[in-house]
Amino acid sequence: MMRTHHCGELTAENIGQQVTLAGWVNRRRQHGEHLAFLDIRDYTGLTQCVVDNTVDARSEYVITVTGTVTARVEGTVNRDLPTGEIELQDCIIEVLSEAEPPPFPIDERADKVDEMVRLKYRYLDLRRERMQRNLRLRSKINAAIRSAMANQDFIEVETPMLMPSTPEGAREFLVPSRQRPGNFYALPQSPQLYKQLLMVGGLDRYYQIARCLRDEDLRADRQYEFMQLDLEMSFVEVDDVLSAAEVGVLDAAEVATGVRPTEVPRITWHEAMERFGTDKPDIRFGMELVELTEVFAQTGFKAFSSAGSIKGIKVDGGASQYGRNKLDGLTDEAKAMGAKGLVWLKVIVPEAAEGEQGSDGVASGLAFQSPVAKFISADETASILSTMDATEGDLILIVADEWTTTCEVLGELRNRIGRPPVHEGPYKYLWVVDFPLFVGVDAATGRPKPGHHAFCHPHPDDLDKLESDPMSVRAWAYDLVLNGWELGSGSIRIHDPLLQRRVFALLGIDDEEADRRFGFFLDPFKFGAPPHGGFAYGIDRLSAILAGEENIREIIAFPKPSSGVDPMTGSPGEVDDGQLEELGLRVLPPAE
RNA sequence: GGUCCCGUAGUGCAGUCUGGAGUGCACGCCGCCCUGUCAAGGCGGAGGUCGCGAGUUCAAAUCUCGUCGGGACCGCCA
Repeated sequence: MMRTHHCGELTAENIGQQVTLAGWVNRRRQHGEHLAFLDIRDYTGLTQCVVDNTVDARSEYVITVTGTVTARVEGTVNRDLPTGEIELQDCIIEVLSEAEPPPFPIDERADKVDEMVRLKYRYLDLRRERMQRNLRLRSKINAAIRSAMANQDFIEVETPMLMPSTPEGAREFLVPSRQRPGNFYALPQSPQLYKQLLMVGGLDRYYQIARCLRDEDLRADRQYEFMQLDLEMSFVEVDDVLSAAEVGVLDAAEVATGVRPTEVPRITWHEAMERFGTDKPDIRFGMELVELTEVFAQTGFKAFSSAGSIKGIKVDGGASQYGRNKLDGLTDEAKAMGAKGLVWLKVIVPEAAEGEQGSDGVASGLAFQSPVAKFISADETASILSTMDATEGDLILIVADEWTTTCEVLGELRNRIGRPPVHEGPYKYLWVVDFPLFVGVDAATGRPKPGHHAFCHPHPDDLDKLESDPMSVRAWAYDLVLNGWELGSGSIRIHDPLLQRRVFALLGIDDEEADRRFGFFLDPFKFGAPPHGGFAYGIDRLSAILAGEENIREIIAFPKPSSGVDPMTGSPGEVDDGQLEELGLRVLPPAE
């Protein structure tokens, strides 16, 4: 070994020992011809070395230091440093690698450096405490999850990265075949198909920390390639899958934060939409959607009288924080999201509403200040105030539209107004269950679109409505949500070919087409498929939140910026004509 | 494809609204001084295609248009 200790572990207990440390020169403080302090750094921390100033070791030089652990003289102890009671004296420095000055400081100041510069020199960025902490935390999370799965008798199985193209869902990365020019593999969006076949294969319980690839636009919580904990189980019902998946997530959370979440509440998709206006509610804060449709059952206000669903949210004390400009901005946002409009009401004491239209005569003594206050009756005003539990100074936002729009618009407004950054605690996990089997209608075919995927098992209680009222059919599908981020999703799968055929029929896929597109996947189910279901959750997202980061790039060693172009390697790049020829490919000129 | 924001020395910024010589700050870098610092301190120095290109103007980092790069979000992500 080139070293006897790490740079962050020497304490007063080591005084008198001769030690050798290896690492990078973190900083050098020169005090004269024959005295300099030199901090040596590795992933564990810093140790101060007292050296002769003639030593030529500058920032980021890689060195070993052999010296004697010595108590610092009175008054020079550094309480901010774990190793601050000691220093190395009589040092012998060996320079292993010289270093040019780094383009940015290797410390927390680099947090403010342009991310493209950090990514171009990622190997320097990784030397920083923040990145070391994040990647080591992620490693612990991976280990905790693996252990949790193994302890539940799941077996880890690797599945192919080269698989057939299945154009449904996310856009795929394609890989040209050299041996069969003009033919392509696809990189897996997920191991979905294979893991179900593992169940047919009798593996019973499978898991994998799987790399998934999707050629879709990048975001703070999305990379082209990302890692999922993927699992699948045979002979199970929904609760079995949720319980099994939960163990890994909660173990990971405990390892990362020291606190094990006590429980993960479950709510239905419908309740999530009703109360939070989204299928991934952030339940760290209130401001829930309040049902107001009945309040306006007899209303003369035209904007409300024809609406299928009227709901509101209350911003406590928001009346003074939201001036006309901000309210106009919210209204524009609501319209951009598909609402016909947004009604805002400021709860006031009427006397304060000088020159403004108020609706008064309410027993509470409160009224609304609003452009539409004159359209809201005294009864309605009183009813809104009591239903929403509003007091003076509150701001009420109301959307009246079809149910989905009302919920989604208010859900988005709720998030924009009240939602803390995702990485700020507390951590609130949530299962959302009973998703609808179909979501919306395909504009081209007029057929319903699968909410999860075409192999998702309908809720058995709704099977009789499958053909008569497909849009009301619930699915045995579920999502796990953490602080408003979708961590993962899963479902119980269809294992009965006849039921699969019924679902395909609704999607407009006949037997011939099903065989052509999914034959390799469906044929195995003719040979005895066990009932099975599974789940997958994003390890990048989980790690980011548990690390207190709001961008998954911070917990990935070599991520790509949202352009998809890696500033460090320059990829993607052009390839030789010879490589293209071998693959039977020709590049078209750029489209206009 | 869309909306909004950003681009000035190796790094982080000010200057842009209200046009007047690359004007400045901090860190870093180089040199010198310095024996107890720990983001050491002092003195000196080097370092610039103000992203790029047009336009307006006597004059553009500053105004206009275009373009490139980056970020957040929408679309998209079964």
